[in-house]
Amino acid sequence: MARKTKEEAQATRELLLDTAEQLFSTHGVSHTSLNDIARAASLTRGAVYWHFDNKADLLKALWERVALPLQQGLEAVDREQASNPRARIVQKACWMADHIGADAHMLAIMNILMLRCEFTAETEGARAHFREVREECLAGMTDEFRTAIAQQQLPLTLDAERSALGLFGLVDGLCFHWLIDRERFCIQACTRAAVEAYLSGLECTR
Amino acid sequence: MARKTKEEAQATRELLLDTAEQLFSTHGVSHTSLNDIARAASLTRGAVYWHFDNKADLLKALWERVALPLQQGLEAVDREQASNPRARIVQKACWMADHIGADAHMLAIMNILMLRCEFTAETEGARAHFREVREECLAGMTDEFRTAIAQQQLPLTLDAERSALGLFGLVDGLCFHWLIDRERFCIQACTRAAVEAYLSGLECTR
DNA sequence: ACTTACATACATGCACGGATGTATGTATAT
DNA sequence: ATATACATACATCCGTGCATGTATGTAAGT
Repeated sequence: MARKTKEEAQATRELLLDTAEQLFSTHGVSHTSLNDIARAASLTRGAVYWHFDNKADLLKALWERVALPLQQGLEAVDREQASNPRARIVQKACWMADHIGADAHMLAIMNILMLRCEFTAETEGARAHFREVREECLAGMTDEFRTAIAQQQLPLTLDAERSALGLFGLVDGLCFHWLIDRERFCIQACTRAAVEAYLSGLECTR
Repeated sequence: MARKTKEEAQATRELLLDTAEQLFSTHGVSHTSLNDIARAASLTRGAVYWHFDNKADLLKALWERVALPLQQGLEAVDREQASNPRARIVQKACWMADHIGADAHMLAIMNILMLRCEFTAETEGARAHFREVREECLAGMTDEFRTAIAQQQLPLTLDAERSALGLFGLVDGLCFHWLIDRERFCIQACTRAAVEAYLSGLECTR
């Protein structure tokens, strides 16, 4: 075979990403060989190794494809609710659920990272980026809680970090369950309701 | 080598379970070979294949080792708080966090099932049992919410199933985060606080 | 306009290790 | 004597990484 144009090469790269995403998502990362991916995309392992260093690099590329839109969504919330920290907390928490329910790539990646991927040295790379975003996000959320407490939207006695941790747990936990059984409930509505309840509960803490 | 007594055989079986638990927990299920397990236990694959059919069967046995104490704990709550549904909800939710923080086997298994194991056809068996218990537990929790609503401990307008789902998400999500970074927070205290906040929030729902 | 030279975009093949499953050996408890 | 509790040995398959082949796009020189 022979060289393609840059556009065609980019297209095969995307094809490989899409194929890998689907196979990882259904069969698990370590149970999917690079050969499986290549053949499912009607290519060979040569193509895979041309575009990516190895399986871990492929996984990392999959995550990077959805990381940007995710962060942009969070930043959009910052702009829209610039003056209301409590609203920002709710919106950001719900944004994750909304996005995962709406964007197929995001859904697939979350499915892979939460259920179809072993948390091990081999998958570091994608994991590292994932965790980085998470840490940043948690730190930001803790700050939001501090601001909300300072503005008296939440009681002064509240532990900001612990509250943020609880919120994160709530959102990720619901996400986790939804990924396991998507038919059971609507992730957007359930997350919104649960987050509201949790925040209301924090408000009436003595 | 030669035949051992039944007690000795049982001991090697436990040894295999313990070493498998540790290796799975640190390196991931699919990145741990049966040979790794055997050698770490100063045995051979022959011993592994004598006691277990294959890797999936081993994983299943690991889960079964902790499933009974887990359920017994939940039943104990039923006896202790026979007359107070709201207290049962809180206690059961916290029982998971308490147990995972106190019992090393439970910690290891949860770590394996949530982070070190791909959710795939190969790991069905353990997964199936895990899910079964979870389903049962969720159904029970939904009933608890119904009872609490009927007894006016929670508002009549509340959706029992959705509330139970939220609680489950909260508990599992906190568990998930704690497994990722155990140094960051105390799972017992954080779970208790978050569960209390969530329930308080549900109470003041209109 | 046409060749040249090179980089690109893959395909193909091989060497290697490693994992599984099973068949068989063997020594001992009962 | 026989079933048990393993160890050993063997056959098979699979996945990875790399080295190499190959045909084309592309830019530059003339």
